[in-house]
Amino acid sequence: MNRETILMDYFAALSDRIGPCNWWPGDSPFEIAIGAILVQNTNWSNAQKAINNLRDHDGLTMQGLRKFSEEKLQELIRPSGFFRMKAARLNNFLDFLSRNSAECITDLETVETYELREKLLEVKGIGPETADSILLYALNKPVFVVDAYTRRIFNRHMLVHEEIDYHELQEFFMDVLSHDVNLFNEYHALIVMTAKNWCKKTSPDCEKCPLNKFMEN
DNA sequence: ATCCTGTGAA
DNA sequence: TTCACCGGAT
Repeated sequence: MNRETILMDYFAALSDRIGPCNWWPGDSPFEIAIGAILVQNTNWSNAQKAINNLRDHDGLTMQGLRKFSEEKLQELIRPSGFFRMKAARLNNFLDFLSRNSAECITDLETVETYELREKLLEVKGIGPETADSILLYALNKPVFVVDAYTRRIFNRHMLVHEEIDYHELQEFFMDVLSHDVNLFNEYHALIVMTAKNWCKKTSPDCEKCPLNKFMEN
């Protein structure tokens, strides 16, 4: 069986059981981008608290976010952890938008995808996963987002090796799947759900996992 | 390889 | 009290 068939069978199994995820949980492209930075190495509920604090202070627009002092910004995003680093990263991202004369983040949609990806990666605090999350979920670019969850699930199914790097893992999907924004959006969301609910780091619940039927022995 | 940090579950 | 959390920089 070829890789495309395998990956689409996995997608179907997840989709049948879990259904539409309607990601990313955010009301605007800008909020989604901010969320992508705040959620780095943190659970979503903590990131959500930081986003709620920003919203309560009209901080979910470019203009609103800019007006906070560094200290105020740190205070508001504190629940997301790494608050000093993340405050600086948010400001780096705002500077990036200004440098590229974007009044609004959606102005970037016209930029060619991989040119934009390279530019995002130049921002201190935006790595491959954050860049790709912004591209896919805020700007509707057909880029497959991979993460530690993706590596864990597909390594446990012995489809990739444990030390596979970000780029290689991304190509594992993008080389064979059609570059469809809706497919990429939903597939990553389903992977995250699966890792949180069943394919947990410790004591995974393989019996109830939607992917159980693909496991050997 | 190590640091950055808060929060909730186990 | 430990562990895990939709990483990234040094």
